[in-house]
Amino acid sequence: MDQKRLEVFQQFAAEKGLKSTRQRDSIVATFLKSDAHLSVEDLHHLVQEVNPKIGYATVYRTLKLLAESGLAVERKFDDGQARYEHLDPEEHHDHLICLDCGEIVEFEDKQIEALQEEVADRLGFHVVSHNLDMYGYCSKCRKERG
Amino acid sequence: MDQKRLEVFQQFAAEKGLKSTRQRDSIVATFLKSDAHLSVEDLHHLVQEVNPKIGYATVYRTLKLLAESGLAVERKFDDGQARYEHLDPEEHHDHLICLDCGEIVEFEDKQIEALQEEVADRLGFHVVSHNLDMYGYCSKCRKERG
DNA sequence: TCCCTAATTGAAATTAATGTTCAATTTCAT
DNA sequence: ATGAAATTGAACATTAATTTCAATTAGGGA
Repeated sequence: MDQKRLEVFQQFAAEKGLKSTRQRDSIVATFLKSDAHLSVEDLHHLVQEVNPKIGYATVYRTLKLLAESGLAVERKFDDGQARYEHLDPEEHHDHLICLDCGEIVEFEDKQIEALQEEVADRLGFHVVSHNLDMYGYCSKCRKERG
Repeated sequence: MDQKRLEVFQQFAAEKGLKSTRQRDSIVATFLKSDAHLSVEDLHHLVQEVNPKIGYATVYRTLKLLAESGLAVERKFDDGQARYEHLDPEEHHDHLICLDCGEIVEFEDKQIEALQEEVADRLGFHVVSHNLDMYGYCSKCRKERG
């Protein structure tokens, strides 16, 4: 399934007339292999294990392309740092963020989504996208602290 | 009701040993009189009409205090600029943001809130706060563009 | 294969939002 | 009124993100 996503990117790159470079290829590959919710810094770090010469700018640029190609979305949580997550246009998920350990858990709830639409309709809005972020403490952290 | 909120701030200031200054007082007064969702820039602008010498730093500092006192909350929407809104600890509201004109509409839906708690519980989280932001187009902008 | 042009890169400079420093000023308890 | 402590604002520092630009690289065509 990585393969399929890689092809999507290659297709996108071809249409845009982008050239294939070692740097960009390894950034894309690393992103596609990764878990979601990487900050630019996170990804830069991972990528440097493969090629220590790759700079921040290239990571930024490639993440922009990934977002443009539809494979990633940029999200802003409360810490002010942008994070990129894998995008599957079919499904939308929301986030639970632990204020202690920073863990980010995804969830999806059709019932909540439906209610959101309803509320927006009532207020005359046509909704294109949304973010629902919940901040709190995960069970592990609550056990450890009491 | 501004009066009550002002007293809350004065109480908070007294407890912290803060002194009362012309600058801070007028920033607080301006914020309390204002509509919600002011950026630092917005508030600075408003305050300058009263006292053109007040600098950004003081506005930043005062907004931090307002947040600390519980009268304001800092929110980050997708444009990356922090906005401060009035906080009534009794009620929580979410946001509809028009991607065209930038209007921000508040709403509250107990049913959505209840479902959120439920989902979080199921995943072992104890939720402290949340943001639900919906982006789309308001009825006015849809009419104008079609 | 070797060019040639256009795309790409990375280091460094730039921007935008936010924070901090510090000398000068102001507040307020005494 | 006086002096310690808080406050201010201009300038400087920081952080995340973006842009610039000279040097490099990719890849289609001769």
